[in-house]
Amino acid sequence: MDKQTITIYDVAREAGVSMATVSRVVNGNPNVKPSTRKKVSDVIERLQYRPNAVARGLASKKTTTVGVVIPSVTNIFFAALARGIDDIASMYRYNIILANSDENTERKLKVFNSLLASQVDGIIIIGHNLDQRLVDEVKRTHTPVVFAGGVIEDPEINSVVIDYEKATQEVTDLLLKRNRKVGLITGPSEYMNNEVRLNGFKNALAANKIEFNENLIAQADYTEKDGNVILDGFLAEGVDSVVVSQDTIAAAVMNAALDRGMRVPEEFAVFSSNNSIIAELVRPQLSCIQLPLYDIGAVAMRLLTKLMNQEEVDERQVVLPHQLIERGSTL
Amino acid sequence: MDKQTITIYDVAREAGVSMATVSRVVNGNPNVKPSTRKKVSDVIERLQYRPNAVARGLASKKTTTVGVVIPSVTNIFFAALARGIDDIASMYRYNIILANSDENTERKLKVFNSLLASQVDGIIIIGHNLDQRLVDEVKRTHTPVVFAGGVIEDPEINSVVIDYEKATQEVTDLLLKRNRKVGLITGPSEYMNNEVRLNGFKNALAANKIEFNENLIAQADYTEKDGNVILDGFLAEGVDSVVVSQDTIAAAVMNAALDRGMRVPEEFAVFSSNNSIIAELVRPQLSCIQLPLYDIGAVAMRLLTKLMNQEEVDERQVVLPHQLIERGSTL
DNA sequence: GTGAAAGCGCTAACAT
DNA sequence: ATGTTAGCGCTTTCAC
Repeated sequence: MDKQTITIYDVAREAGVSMATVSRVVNGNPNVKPSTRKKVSDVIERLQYRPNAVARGLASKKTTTVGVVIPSVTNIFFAALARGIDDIASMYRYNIILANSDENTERKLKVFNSLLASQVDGIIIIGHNLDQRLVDEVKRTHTPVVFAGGVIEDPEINSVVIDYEKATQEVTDLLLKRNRKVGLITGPSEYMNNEVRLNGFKNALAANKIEFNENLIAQADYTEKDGNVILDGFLAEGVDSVVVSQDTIAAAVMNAALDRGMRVPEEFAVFSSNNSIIAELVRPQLSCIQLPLYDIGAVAMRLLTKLMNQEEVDERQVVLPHQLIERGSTL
Repeated sequence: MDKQTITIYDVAREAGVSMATVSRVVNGNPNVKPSTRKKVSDVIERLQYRPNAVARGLASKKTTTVGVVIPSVTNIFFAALARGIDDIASMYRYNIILANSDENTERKLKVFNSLLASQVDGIIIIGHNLDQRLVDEVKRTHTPVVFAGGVIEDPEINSVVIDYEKATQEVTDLLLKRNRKVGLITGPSEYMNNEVRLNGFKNALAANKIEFNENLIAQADYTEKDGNVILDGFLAEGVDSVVVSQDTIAAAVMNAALDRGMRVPEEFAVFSSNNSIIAELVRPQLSCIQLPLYDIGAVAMRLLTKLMNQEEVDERQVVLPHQLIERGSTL
């Protein structure tokens, strides 16, 4: 009637050995006579014994599980990171608990603490930035944590990030050098690292001796209709090219321009950021900042494994390089 | 020196009560005098006590965690499903372990078993179909399992799915009724429910008394270059409209047609399947089968909660309705 | 090479 | 309303 679970004790009894021996076999401990090992393995197979990971975790104080805090699984940007994490994790035989945080500080704290309660061996926090309250929690725990994806200044936080500021600056500068009047479109406030991009934008303007003005920037949601409104604002300001922080938004704005008969890139150029599949599917294709998303996840996970094993780590704050890919929307 | 973990025993001692009382407070058991509750809560706060979920799981044989097997987090289709699952799960206070399975049977089995070893209270398997070997495993375990997303005939498997066959048939029929010569493009073999769609396609042809022929179908990967090759094959066969199983592929083929100067939809029409953001960002926009992805996930999770609580369940096999959305690529 | 036994931190009867 | 106690299934000394 009941879900008759088979324990290590059942295996021991059936095989005529002690549970310690079964444990050794299960854990690949070499101190077991081959014949005994064989005998035990056979019983395990026959009884379909599956070690209880929870009991194991309690006894050994290790769960071989790492927690990943992700703002949103449906965001391609974060999902690509998660993929890198996942690959390296399974390479090192760690399980992954992916926890959606909704890019909401309160929920992030909740999720982070729930991960700690689960006794994960390590945690990776994916995001564009790390709120101070989360930083405090991270510093307080003894569980290794790596921040992956965005911007972080705190030298005590292990991180693998991209230099968005520099990337935005480079792109803006490139457009300015072509005598374009450049505007910046940032994303939804909570989902993006808007300030950092804004700094890069301002730096480029300053370097090119162009005065900054609030009308040169706009903020967009994911909805298509924003495209037109933003475009109107920019055209009124004489802007003829934009640097955009997300492919979906870039496509929406470009479409707005195309839909009203403007020529892209001649009359209006667009430089985007994520280089997702969308950038290649729209016409003209979008020029993009190419971010090594998968790599960020992979490197972050590798760093975490070292921290969990108390290995020597030389670089606790890694900045991965980005590239610029030009396509039809600016060429 | 050591990561000095605070246990329920420490709290009990500090508060001058037994661990049972602390446990009651932590679990919201009403049988505690308000003053005691307050006293204990204060100590918990002061000591920053965090209940060990692993120990709890071992003692109670419940982990309030459900495992989700997902073929790929980077696939928008599956990610949307995961979102629905996640929302309902957190509503019912379940934690989620998201495990990437790579749409590879061997790995799926491994992941499924590792989830069982983790003592999850229930499992949701996301996918387009369920391999027989996995079906066998599912039937063997006593842990509730729900299959979400694709096609499943086995009446013993709890599932929440969409009727792709019917959807494909409807779309094909719609195009045929407009005197189109229709082709079908399926996706990468392992990632898609190709056979089912093919059946729907054939049904529509039969219903319209059109003879089926192998040249009317093609299979595509995600790469853009496929678009041209596939298009060539279809044009040679006189096909002037296609039903496609994924937005990315649909966009690639449509672009191939546009790039060679054909008019869409006049000379070549495209009907796609996922209604992702891509469908709205390309020009012309893609007509799509609208799948209630989020809902599938949500309903699957709700069903699982009922199964986990041994509640009465009337419908163990749910088929959610789809809709057709026509846009510029066919209108 | 193998076994015995003491926990890991908690829940859940059962007492009181 | 609160305390006592026996596990949950496993790992891990420590003996032998």
